[in-house]
Amino acid sequence: MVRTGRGSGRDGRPTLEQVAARAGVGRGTVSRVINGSPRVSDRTRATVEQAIADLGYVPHRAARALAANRADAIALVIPEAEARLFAEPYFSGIIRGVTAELADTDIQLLLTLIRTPKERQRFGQYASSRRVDGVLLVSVHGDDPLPDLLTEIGMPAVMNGRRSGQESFPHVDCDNLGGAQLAVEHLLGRGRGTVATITGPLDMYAAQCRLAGYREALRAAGREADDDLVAHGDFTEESGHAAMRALLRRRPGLDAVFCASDLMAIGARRALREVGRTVPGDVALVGFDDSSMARHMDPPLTSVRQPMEGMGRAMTRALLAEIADGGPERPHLVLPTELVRRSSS
Amino acid sequence: MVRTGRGSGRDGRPTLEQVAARAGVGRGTVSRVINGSPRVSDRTRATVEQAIADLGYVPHRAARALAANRADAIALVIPEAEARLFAEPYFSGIIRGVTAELADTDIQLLLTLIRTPKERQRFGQYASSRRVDGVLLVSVHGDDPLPDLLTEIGMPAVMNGRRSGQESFPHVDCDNLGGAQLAVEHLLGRGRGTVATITGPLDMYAAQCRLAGYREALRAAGREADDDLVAHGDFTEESGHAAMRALLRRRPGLDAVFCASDLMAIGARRALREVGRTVPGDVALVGFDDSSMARHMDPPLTSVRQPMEGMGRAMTRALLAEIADGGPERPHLVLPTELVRRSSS
DNA sequence: CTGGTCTGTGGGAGCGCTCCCAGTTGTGAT
DNA sequence: ATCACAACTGGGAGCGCTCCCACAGACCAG
Repeated sequence: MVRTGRGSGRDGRPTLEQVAARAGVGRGTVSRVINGSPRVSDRTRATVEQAIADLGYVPHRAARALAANRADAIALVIPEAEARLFAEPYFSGIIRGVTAELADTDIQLLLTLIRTPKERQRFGQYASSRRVDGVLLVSVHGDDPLPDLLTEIGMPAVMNGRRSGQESFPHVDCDNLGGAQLAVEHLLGRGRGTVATITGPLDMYAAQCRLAGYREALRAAGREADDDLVAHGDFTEESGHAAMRALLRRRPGLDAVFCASDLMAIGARRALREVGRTVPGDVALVGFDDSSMARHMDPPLTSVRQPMEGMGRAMTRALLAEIADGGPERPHLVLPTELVRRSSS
Repeated sequence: MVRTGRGSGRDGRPTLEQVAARAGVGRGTVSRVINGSPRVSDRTRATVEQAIADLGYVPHRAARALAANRADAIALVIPEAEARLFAEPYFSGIIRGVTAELADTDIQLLLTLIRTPKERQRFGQYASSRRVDGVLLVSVHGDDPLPDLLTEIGMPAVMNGRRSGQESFPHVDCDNLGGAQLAVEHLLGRGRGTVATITGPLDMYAAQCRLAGYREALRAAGREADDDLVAHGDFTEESGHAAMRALLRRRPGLDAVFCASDLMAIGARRALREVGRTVPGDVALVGFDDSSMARHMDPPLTSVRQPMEGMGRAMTRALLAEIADGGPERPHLVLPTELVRRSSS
């Protein structure tokens, strides 16, 4: 049977064909108008746009995707291990940034949590079957096979953060080193003489950077490096508590601590309270992340804020550009961090 | 030109047709196998499944959606005003529940933030153009037109929470009343004689329920209602602080407070500290939500926990059922809450 | 006036799948 | 052996769109 040319879709919604009929033009022309092709005269364009408005026409996503071989969707992939981070301004900010940037693009955001190897594999299939046009990766670990997989199948992707100093995968990160520097300079500027630090897990690049920033700030101020002032944690509250106790044992005279995460600052605060030290009287405290907890600590915690929403936006912009241009250039962005001063320092 | 019958798709991925050829059957049969139709002999099914495995065939989502007139996707709609809630276990839990339930269904999750009336309208179009099969609504306000719109266009949907006691829209809620009761009974059980409460904004049904639970628990214990023990807040920290001060003014002798949100408990805690009352020594404190802050307060806050993940799962299950059956029954689920005891009480 | 651009435009073909209608075969009753 | 009926199966038609080829006119140089 030959194309019937009937005027509207299965659910009663108007189709391209119907718009074309109403405007008195061909399907191709309507398609061109919708896709913003320049090869349409202004007169025709106006007519078609009127018809679209009259009919309340909305393009059918699946039909479009099938014909054009694109999905008009991108995926935000989150390893479940980090889903706890949801309870942080982190994801909130990223997601807001991403959705804001997507708001007038007609591109859908797919949320994908990966919690098992099986799901990871499933996502690989997804990606290979082109059900998305691009992928946003969040909190990627050093041994995650996903980036390589995506590169291999030529799927546009951008990750948040870096796995190392010479990350070749397209990424958007924040200036961890600069933020740590800011924090320590601030402490020094408040007249603190002995500034210690509690680091994150040093197999993570972000933690390395924060430590490097601490060292750099001290060096710039002409202080000597003192390894006794460096205690190691793993970003958890408990590790912050333990590290603080170790620090107090080694250097009872310290009067300031820069913690590489707010959670560790909470642990450190508890350790200080246990030995009767006041904050900021005896010891000034600065955290990192500016999480919701920071604002509600007693006293409220000075902390280094990452531009979450900005990162979300930047990642999305970079990804869309890569999708559009086939992007030969792999974006490497590092956004500035900012010190939020509260009364703990 | 007649169908070419060529064996693989544009990006080199195998198509249904290719699977059919390899299995030596027709397209229809492969389709039936994929969609789990019973009208296929076991022998044929096995052959086809082998071919699918051999070829690594993955159905093309858009083609399927176009042909079958469904989207294989549901939307999770979040009013931007509540995006701050992202920074709470709330969304984290809901999303985890939803994705967990979706994990082996091949249905995609679309995240939709609505921040402006324009975006709301845009989402209306989305919904009407059947680009999703169903909608999950989160934190719906009494005056939100979305539920009615969805009902009108016959789009399956489930909301989280209720707008009133006789909510007719399909919903999954948690037992706010029961949770409040639990909290107050717990306080009474610890020998507290004068239990006050700080309510949420009473135009919200959840806040009404929590107040009703407070009253019910007191009544059940044979206590007289005393309106001086009820102070009103709006779920924010500042309002909790103000309410606590008012309470102390009116009933200096109170020895316990049930706060309808953790944030208000934080404010209340601050007010207590300011007048030198200890927690839980002088005044026992219980919050609601079991947010991340609760655990990190000093002392850690006893709080009523909502089954976030459970609600996410329940909503999803209900929605999928509605999509599948055309669901004449509109689910009305209320999940139990739970008291998490910490040292503030 | 002719031949060559250069815009604009129409519409055939086809994307990969599902739906459904005809077969085709196998089975049991007559 | 014959017929009715069920259980399976093949493949045409079509979902609504984009791509692209062909072609109509407008315009200009020679």
